[in-house]
Amino acid sequence: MANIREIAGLAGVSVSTVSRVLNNHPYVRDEKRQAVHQAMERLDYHRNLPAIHLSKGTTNLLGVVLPSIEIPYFGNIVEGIAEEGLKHDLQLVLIQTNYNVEKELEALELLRGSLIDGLIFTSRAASLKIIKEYNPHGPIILCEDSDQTDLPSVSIPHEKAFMDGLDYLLTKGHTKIACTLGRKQGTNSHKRIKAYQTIMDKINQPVREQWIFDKCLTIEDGIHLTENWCRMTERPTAFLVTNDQVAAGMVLTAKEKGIHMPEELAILSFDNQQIAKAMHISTIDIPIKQMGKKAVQFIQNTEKRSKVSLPFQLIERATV
Amino acid sequence: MANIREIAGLAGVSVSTVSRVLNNHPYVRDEKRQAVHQAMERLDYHRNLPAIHLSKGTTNLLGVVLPSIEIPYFGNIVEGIAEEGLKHDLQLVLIQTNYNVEKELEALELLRGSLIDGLIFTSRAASLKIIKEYNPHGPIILCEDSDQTDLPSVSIPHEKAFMDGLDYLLTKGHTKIACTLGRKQGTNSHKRIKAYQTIMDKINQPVREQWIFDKCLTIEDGIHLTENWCRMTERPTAFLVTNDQVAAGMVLTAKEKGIHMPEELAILSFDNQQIAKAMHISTIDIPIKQMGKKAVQFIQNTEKRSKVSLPFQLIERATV
DNA sequence: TTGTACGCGTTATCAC
DNA sequence: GTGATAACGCGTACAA
Repeated sequence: MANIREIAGLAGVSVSTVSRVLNNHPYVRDEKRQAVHQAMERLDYHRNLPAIHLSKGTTNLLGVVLPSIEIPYFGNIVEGIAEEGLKHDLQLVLIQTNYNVEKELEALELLRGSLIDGLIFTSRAASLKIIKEYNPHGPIILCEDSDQTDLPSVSIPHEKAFMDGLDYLLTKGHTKIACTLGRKQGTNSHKRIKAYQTIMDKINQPVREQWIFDKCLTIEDGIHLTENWCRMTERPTAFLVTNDQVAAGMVLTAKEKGIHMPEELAILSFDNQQIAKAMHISTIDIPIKQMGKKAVQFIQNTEKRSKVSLPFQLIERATV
Repeated sequence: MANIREIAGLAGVSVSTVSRVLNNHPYVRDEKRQAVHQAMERLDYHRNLPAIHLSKGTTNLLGVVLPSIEIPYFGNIVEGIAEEGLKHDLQLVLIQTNYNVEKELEALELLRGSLIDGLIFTSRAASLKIIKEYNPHGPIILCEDSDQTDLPSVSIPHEKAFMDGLDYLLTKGHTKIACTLGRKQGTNSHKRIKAYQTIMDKINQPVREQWIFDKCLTIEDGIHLTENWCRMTERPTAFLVTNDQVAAGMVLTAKEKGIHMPEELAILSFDNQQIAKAMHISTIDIPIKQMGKKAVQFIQNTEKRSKVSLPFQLIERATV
């Protein structure tokens, strides 16, 4: 692989001149520029990225931490990140964690090691304290409804959204309401639980721990949930669930079992993916892709990083 | 940021010794090793990745080209790649292309620029000729049913699988069979079309161009397809479709319209995702994740790279 | 077992 | 406009 020095030699100029034409600097006589181009052509020259990265101290690489790429919610965020990243000429380094703190630390080490210029957490398991320690090495953005402001964050107001969802179920006559979460320990889930407790208090209903279902993320989970529901002695009449996938699983199974929806069992979910529309599932729309885009914008704008809350919207369909 | 030289100075050793403890080389006296560790601790030393990459000429970074992360098929491949990559300490650089050749070229340039050690195409739009030109710069793996063997490839035998699917529909009494493709220009789609022509010839049916539906990938596409089907003057009685998403959209809409399945309309799809099981969609299982894993193994094994065909399996359910 | 010196390929500074 | 030359931070022959 030819390097910049060989080009300089062949073109009869200095390495600095070669570097100049490489980076489209002005102040290079046209003849020399031509000569350099010819030399590059002849030797099939192409720049070495790690060398540039070392020299410049930046890489145009953006790290993205996500638990699993197969959960549409995260896939959508990444899509948004990719789309916006494209505009800023950023490549994406994906770190799949399965909520493993060790893996998240690896991602943070990539930041400290200057391999990536910034890092976006679509979700996290590591503590804020630890993550903040890495902030000096580059911008870190959280995709969660965070209370702190040291680290910029992008999210919908989850507590408000969950309360709105519950209120909607209330107006439809439900008081026995259960809910599902993706991961109880998550920040967003905490907000949702809080909202749940608030509303249950308001309507003088006990907070039944067994009505808060953890680790519900997929269609399969939804299927099991409805099966579960059938076997329960005291049954909720409505569910506010993690996402459209869980709702889809629930609805499909409910229909098979001849459960009347929404009379016997009402379901409201989050996200508003294609599947929700196709199955007429009532859901709360989240601008997921937009979150990813905003996160990248935060990476780019050194100045006004902050906590941003995006709007959500309740979509009334047939399952409530 | 402290560098290796400062550590050497503080620890009272040479840079090579520091490098040795950094890389767990033998032949370092314990006292010196301790001293180095202490110095690293005190200065909060951490290695600079681009520098290592430049010096070693490799990065442990693996490029992954994919059209869209939102299509479950590609997400699954990436999942497999990530899982296997983990074992080999590989990080993933994602290049989302939307089948844009320009973007694929960018990915190839990353390979030439030594930013990534290898590249996996989950799908491609660029010509084999162009891609092959980049092979000298690092291993390139294709996730497609390729006829050539210069570039290693991982896939199921698409032609065989499609023929098996069509045969299955035949045994169920269907002769008027339509099919859908993700992208007509794709290698896998070519195989599928070929199989389609072969079988149609065999049963003396014309190959109706309007019964080969292109650009069908999502649930929405499936919905439109069934709506379309209703408006057709001459209707096929069976569809062999791109993937489970398209099938799901078709089935949902068919049920709503009171279309009798599988009598009036039979649907067989590919992939066997969760949604297919949940909706009892007959489908042809593809070991997608396994493909990703195998691709990574090809990247690692310098020697026996080749063309590998993974097994598929027809899953009988309720839509045929 | 340890240290010196050079190479990796590029950018940036400064003098001309 | 142009060219030396010093960084950038690390790995590694080679010598000792």
